[in-house]
Amino acid sequence: MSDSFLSTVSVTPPKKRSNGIASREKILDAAAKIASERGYEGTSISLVSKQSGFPASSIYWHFENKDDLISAVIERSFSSWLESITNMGKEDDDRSIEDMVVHQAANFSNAIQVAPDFLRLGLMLALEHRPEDPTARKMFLKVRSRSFRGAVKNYKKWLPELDKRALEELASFTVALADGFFISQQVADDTLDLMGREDLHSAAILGVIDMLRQKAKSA
Amino acid sequence: MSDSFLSTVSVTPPKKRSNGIASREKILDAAAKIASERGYEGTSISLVSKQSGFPASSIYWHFENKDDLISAVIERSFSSWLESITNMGKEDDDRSIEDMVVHQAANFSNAIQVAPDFLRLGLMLALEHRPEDPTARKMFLKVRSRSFRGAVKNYKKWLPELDKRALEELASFTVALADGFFISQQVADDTLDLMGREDLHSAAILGVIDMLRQKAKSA
DNA sequence: TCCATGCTGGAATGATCGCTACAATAAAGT
DNA sequence: ACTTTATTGTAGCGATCATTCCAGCATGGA
Repeated sequence: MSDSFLSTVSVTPPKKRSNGIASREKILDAAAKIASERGYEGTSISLVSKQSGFPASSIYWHFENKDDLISAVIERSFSSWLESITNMGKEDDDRSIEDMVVHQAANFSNAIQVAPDFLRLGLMLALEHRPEDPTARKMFLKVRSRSFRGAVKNYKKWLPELDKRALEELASFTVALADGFFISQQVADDTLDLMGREDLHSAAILGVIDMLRQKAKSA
Repeated sequence: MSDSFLSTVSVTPPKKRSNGIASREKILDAAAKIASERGYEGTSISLVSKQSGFPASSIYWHFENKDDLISAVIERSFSSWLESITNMGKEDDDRSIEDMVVHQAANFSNAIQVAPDFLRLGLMLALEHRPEDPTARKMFLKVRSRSFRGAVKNYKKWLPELDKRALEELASFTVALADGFFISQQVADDTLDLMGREDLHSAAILGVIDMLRQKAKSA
């Protein structure tokens, strides 16, 4: 990086001794695995240390504290989640709403297969409400409500006849359904694994859309 | 058990010194509150002790260990849950399936209002999968799969034209939808609280039923 | 060569964890 | 009255918790 005169402002990223960034990733990998298995309290620094191979002090060099570490896990896993889910609304403007809903369902179940950690850990955090709310939980909720607003916007394009309230109901319903399908995959007890059942997924959403449309017409 | 020849099977309940049973209940109350706020690892004996007013030794007198305590919490909250949900399938044989589904949705949202701890704690446990599976989690899954089989049986009465596989899909879907609605109530972020929206709830289920029926007809 | 920087190693902090041992108390059965 | 049984209280066990301190590296720039 022997920086020529214009690199002082770190246009070139640090990249000093490449070791640091790599270990940060490894620590995040370990923390993601453990946190999504055992939840917030169950993720101890010593477990993360053992799993990642780095001593506790390294973890504290890269992250302020446990809360910060788990927030970083959420943040990173959200990126890969977002990556696999956001090729949803592109250049399919000529499709019917039915096709779009089916496509959306397939897309979601694919995202779950690729990056389950995000939703799993996020839902675990969301279900807790201890008096002092960890920032990791707040971060998940923020990210989640962003997805919600995205869904509202997307539905608006296809269903201009619905009012704001109805669109929000539909988007909330979509999110709830996704959560439910995810849980059915995660627990895997007697109840079948619904993930990948785009027919059920979209039949439900289309049923709700029909209902909202009729309500809108009769108003 | 020496006592009179017919009491050996504990027809007469213990009732010795009433204190014990009462404190057991108080301990369970405290544990239920804390566990549903903070999850399995977050429920420490000293917190339960502080909340209930009993010393740790009393807790360990009533329960074998932490795992046993939390299992007991699940067991007890499941009773009140079951109580409020099982008046579902009685003497409504002459109703249409639409009415039955709406009724079922209303019943569920009522059960949540009355006893949210059961599902909340249960889902938190279900989402974790630490290597050593606590018995509390196993208990929740057992209880849950019982509900699933109940739903299959109930649907069979109304939808004799569906085969076993389709009925199970429908029941799984119903459970998943209920989970999703519950979560939407618990997180209470931007997304609306769907609990109590029997119209959305039943529109979705009816949409799925329609789809399954058509599939059955065309087969 | 020397120094500054980025990062790791190991040991130690006090607090809290789940759990136990055991004496104290109070009522129940005799 | 005496013994038994059910429960509570006190104190403490070793283990693990989150976090910190600081000495050791290796490397890159000077």
